[in-house]
Amino acid sequence: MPDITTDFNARTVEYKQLLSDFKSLLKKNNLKFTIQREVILETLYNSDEHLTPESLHHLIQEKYPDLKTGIATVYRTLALLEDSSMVTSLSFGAQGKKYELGAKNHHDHMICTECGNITEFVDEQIEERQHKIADELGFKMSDHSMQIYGVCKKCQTKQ
Amino acid sequence: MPDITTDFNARTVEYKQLLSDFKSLLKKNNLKFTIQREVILETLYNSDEHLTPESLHHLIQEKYPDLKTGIATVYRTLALLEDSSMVTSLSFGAQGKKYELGAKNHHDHMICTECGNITEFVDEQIEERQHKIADELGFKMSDHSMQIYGVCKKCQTKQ
DNA sequence: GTCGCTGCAAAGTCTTTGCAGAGAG
DNA sequence: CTCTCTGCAAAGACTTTGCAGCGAC
Repeated sequence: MPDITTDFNARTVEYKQLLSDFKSLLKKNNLKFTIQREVILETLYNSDEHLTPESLHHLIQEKYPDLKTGIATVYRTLALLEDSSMVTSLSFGAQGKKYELGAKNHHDHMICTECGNITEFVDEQIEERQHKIADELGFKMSDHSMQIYGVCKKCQTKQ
Repeated sequence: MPDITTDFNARTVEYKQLLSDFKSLLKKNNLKFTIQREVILETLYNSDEHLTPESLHHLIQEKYPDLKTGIATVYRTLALLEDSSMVTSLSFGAQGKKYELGAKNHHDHMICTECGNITEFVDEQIEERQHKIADELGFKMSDHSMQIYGVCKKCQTKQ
C-alpha cells in the first residue's frame, strides 16, 4: 500500500476524531452543528498555516463559494473554539491574531520578521524549565507560549 | 546614608542616561525634543507596570493635567520608541498591546489569567537553549518573548 | 524663521453585536 | 415547532492620519 494512502487514512481518522470531539462539545452546550461550523473546523485542520480570521474566511470562500460564509461567523466560531481550547491564538506585533488547531501537538513558534512565516518547534529542556519556574513563583501554570523572532534562512539569502 | 536616598540617586542617574539616549536618538533623526515626548518617556520609566497606550495616557493626564497630551501623541511616541528599540511591546489574548521600557534588563513574563498582573523573570538555561534552537533552524535570531500563563499565588488564595 | 510636532477630529482597521429570516434537532 | 445560527450591516474598540496652528532649534 502506498504511503500516501496510508497518510490519507491516518489523517481521515484523526479528523473524524476531531470532528466528533467538536460535536460532543456542541451537544454538551446545547449548540447546533452547522455546515459553517464544520467547514471552519475542516479548513483549520487542513491548513498547515496559522490563519487569521480573514485568511480563514478567504480560504472558505474559495473552497465553498456557494456557502457565502460571513466573516462574523468565522469570528464567532473561532471564539467558541478558543473558549473550549480546541484552537489556540497567537498574537504578535502586527494587528490581529492568528489561530491554529490546539489538537495538534504542543510546540513553540519561531517567527520571521521579514516574511511573517512561522516555524514550529519544541524543546524539552525549555518545557521542563518553564514548569520549574512557575512552581518557584507560586504560579499554577495553565499554558505558555514562546516566540523567537528573527530572519529565516530564506530571507537571509534574499538580502 | 539611608537606602532610599541612594536608590533615588541611582534611579536619577539611570533616568538621565535614558533621557540622554533619547535625545541623541532624536537628534540623529532630525526630530525635536518636546515636553510631551519627555513626559511619555518619564512616565514609562516611573511605572513598574506594563502600560497600554490608554493607561499611559491616563497617567500623564493625571500627573500633568495642564499639558492636555493627546492620545495620538502617545501612540506616535510609542511607535517611535518601539522602532528604535527603546521600548518593547507585548501583545496577548485581549485587544491592544502593552508597552515597557526596553532599557531595563531582558526578562520574560508570567501572566496571571485571573487578575492580568504580570511578573517578570529570567532563566539563563532557557535563554541559552533559545539561541541554540534558532541556530539549528538557520534563523538569525533578533529577539524572543516568552509568556507563561497561569493563576498567581494571590488569585489562587482568593478562590 | 523654518520645519517638525501637537491636539483635534475624522478616517481606518479589525472585531463584535442586533436583527430578521433560515435551519438543526 | 422551537430555539439557535447565520449573513448582513451597523456599531464598537483601538489605532492612524490630515490639518492648521504651535513650538523647538
